[in-house]
Amino acid sequence: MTAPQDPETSFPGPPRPETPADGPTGSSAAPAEATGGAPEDPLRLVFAVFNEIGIVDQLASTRFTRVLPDGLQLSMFTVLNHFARLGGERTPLELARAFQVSKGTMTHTLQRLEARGLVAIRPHGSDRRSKIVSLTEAGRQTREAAIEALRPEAERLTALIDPQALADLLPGLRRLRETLDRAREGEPPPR
Amino acid sequence: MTAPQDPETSFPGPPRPETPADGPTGSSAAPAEATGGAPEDPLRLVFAVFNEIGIVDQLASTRFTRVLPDGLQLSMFTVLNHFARLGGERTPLELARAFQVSKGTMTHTLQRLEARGLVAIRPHGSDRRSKIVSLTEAGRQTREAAIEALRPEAERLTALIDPQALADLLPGLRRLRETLDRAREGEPPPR
DNA sequence: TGACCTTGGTTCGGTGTCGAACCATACTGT
DNA sequence: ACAGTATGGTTCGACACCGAACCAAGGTCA
Repeated sequence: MTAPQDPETSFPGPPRPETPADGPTGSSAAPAEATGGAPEDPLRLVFAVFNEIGIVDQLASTRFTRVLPDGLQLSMFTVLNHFARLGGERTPLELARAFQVSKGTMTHTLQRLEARGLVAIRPHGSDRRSKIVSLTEAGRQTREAAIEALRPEAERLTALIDPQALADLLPGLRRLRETLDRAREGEPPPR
Repeated sequence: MTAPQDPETSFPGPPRPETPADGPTGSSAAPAEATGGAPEDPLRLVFAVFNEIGIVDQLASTRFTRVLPDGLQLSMFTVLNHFARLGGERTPLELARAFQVSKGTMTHTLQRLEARGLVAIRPHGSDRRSKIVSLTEAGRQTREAAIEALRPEAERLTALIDPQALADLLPGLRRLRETLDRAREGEPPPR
């Protein structure tokens, strides 16, 4: 009873023409070839996809955040995990780029992590504008604990979702992310 | 040069085991049945998927928000669009559920929309605890304008992405959203 | 009828994020 | 050498969102 969630949810769609069913919405003859399931209006498609993505992200995020130990936030956990998995050290800017967030956002996240002693930040030797961030032992442990806290939740999901379906989604999502990222180039150099 | 974005990005994953590559996850010693691409560690899969989804959502949202007319926010636009597409009237709670946001969040969004005269809110006749929200003419026009503002952006994307790929993603995302939503039942009655 | 629970909305405090403005330290070219 | 520009970080003001506390009006049931 919790999800009325009408089928034709929220996001855009073409101005007026209530989609009859799907028949080539009168509107100008299908622009491209009848690619089998080629949706009449690409606009609508784009919005539908991003709409679903937005909701999924929200549901999943709050879900995971809720079970994270302490007040550990997803953003913090993500950074810890990055270090634990890939090792080494990074500058704040590198991290910001890796997670696709603004410099300001990363500054904030790092400040919180440092305040908790989960990462160490020291000045960069050669370039004095920069800094170097590294994982502390406490950070490593916290990350370990977080993983364990997350595991049951993730397992509950895989029990409901069918891993194969997720696996099938992954490549497409990755390409989408890459495209979106690439499309962002050329305009905002800093970020 | 804007996206180092290491392949094995951010999100969890099992404690140590550096993922070899990924593809259909060669790792055959799958714990369960060899479901073809059954990923060794479901944990990792889950996180990888949600990680991608999170980034895509973020990139797409800021992208769309940036071109929205006035200071119209995605959250507001989404509500306007919902009304324009489906017609009728709704109570705040119905809207909150349709968009999967908390009651408080919807209250906030509606207050902003009302302040701009884009929706009208009147008391519900029979149930005096409730209210009824409807789209105003100004709201309809604003939504129309927003769609036009969004169109070029969306078209730029469909030029880069291949609509078919998006279309292929949609069903899976929908199911994921539905599952996540359903999984949320039983616990938090209000939201 | 009256106590108790449920349900629709609002308010409040805390978090993440963005974008723009701002510093300080590199780097470049003339 | 020195202005001019680029680059790494921080700060600030807006938003959206969540979750918990709170209110008011609706039900329930004995």
